[in-house]
Amino acid sequence: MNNTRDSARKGTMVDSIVQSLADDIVSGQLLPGTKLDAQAMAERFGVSRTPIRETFSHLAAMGLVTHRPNRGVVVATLSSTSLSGLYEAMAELEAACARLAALRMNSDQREELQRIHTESVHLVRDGTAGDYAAFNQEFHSLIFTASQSPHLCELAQATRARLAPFRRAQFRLNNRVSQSWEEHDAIVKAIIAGDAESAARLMRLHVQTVSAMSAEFVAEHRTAPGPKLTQEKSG
Amino acid sequence: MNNTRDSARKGTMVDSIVQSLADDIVSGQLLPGTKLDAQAMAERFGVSRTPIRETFSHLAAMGLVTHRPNRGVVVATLSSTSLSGLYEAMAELEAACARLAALRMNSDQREELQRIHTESVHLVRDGTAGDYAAFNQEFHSLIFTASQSPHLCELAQATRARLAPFRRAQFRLNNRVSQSWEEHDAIVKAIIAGDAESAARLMRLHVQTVSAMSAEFVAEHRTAPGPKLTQEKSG
DNA sequence: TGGCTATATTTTGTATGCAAAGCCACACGA
DNA sequence: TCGTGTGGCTTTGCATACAAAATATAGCCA
Repeated sequence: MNNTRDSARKGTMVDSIVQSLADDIVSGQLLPGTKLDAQAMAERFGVSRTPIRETFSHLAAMGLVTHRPNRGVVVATLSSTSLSGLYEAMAELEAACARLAALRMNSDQREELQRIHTESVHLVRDGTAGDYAAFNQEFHSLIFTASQSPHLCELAQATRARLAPFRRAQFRLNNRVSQSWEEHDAIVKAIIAGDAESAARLMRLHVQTVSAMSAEFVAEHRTAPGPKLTQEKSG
Repeated sequence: MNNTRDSARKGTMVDSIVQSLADDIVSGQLLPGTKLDAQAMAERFGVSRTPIRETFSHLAAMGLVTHRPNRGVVVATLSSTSLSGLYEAMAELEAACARLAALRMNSDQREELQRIHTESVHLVRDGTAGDYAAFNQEFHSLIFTASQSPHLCELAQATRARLAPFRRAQFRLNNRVSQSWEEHDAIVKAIIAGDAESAARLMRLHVQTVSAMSAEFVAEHRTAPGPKLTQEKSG
């Protein structure tokens, strides 16, 4: 039972609930289309509806939930066009990060990048899809940070969070893991070589590929309902 | 007096107040560092503190205000490093938009872009700094839209809003207007020619120039206080 | 039997009240 | 005269209460 979790934290209670619910959405505990009941959440976290409403505002601002006036809040459901649009933005953001990373990383950082990438080889054969997904997250985050552009990094992370519910099982598809590793390899080579434009181009292609995979997965498994179908209480 | 403005709108009251305050901040009515008093705002808009608090959450999520637990809300004050970081993100976003615009605009749209750019010549000589600033906004927004990437467009607009309070008077500087027009000209040429990479590079340089101008202006006029100086009620 | 309307119930949005945390001023001591 | 501690005052954060909107349900009429 994770009712109140670390409720006695420093922040304003709302912040901790935001964290908690955002985690639930990003991690897939709460599926897109699920309606969030303010009353129930209030009981779950042991607070009144007021801070819960504030929490919903925060989540809506992040794009993780959709707020319809007088009609409650649901975990964001993206149409396939919205999804591809979001991936496109992601591709551009990541490409920009990769470009800046290629220009700005110092030799220590380049070595570190090369190292964790090389070490990830064994995950391709021995690890589970989940293991590789976790590494993948780390890899991309490292490049965000390496761009040394905090705001760009922030935008990339935020966009990634919005996409998370829809890319859950991408690495279960085909031999996506080894293909992903090859793409990473090309990106790392470009960054190490300081070839900014190639790094950007390769990263853009990489994310576009992920986008296509994700769309394929969604199409096959019908994870995301259509634009008008609200799918209440899908759990 | 714009007390309640169009308070009887469709949305949930909170939305209209958010709009109103966001406008005040973006337009410079409320200066960075100004403390926003919940009680006073409640009276100004004729509502209780609850929706005002929700409004503050929205604004904080947009980055327009800073919320410190138990210490209230102030209009966001950016250090010069934060400011340049934000401009850097802006440059990358706008470059990405320009790149996509060069790839995707149809002939009608290209003609339209060329047309409004050409027409803006007379503003360089005859118009005021404010006139050109308004046109400039339109020009950039047009390219955002032309990217045909709604989310990228959204990110760009949001970032632009955050920067707005700090770029107020950039066109009063030197002969910035004519210089800006020349930069626009190069960008338009690249987009019309379908040269995506040049469009991106030129746009990035253009925004970087604006960033430098803005930093210079801030340094000269001390518009933005330092990181720790809170500057309460500067009006 | 099927569709429409009216009512009841749930749920959302806003107001008000109370407790706690922060800020300020004044007093006391060095 | 200056630094520090304490008390009051202001403001924030959360809870509870009430009003309005939406949804579900049941009844009515065709």
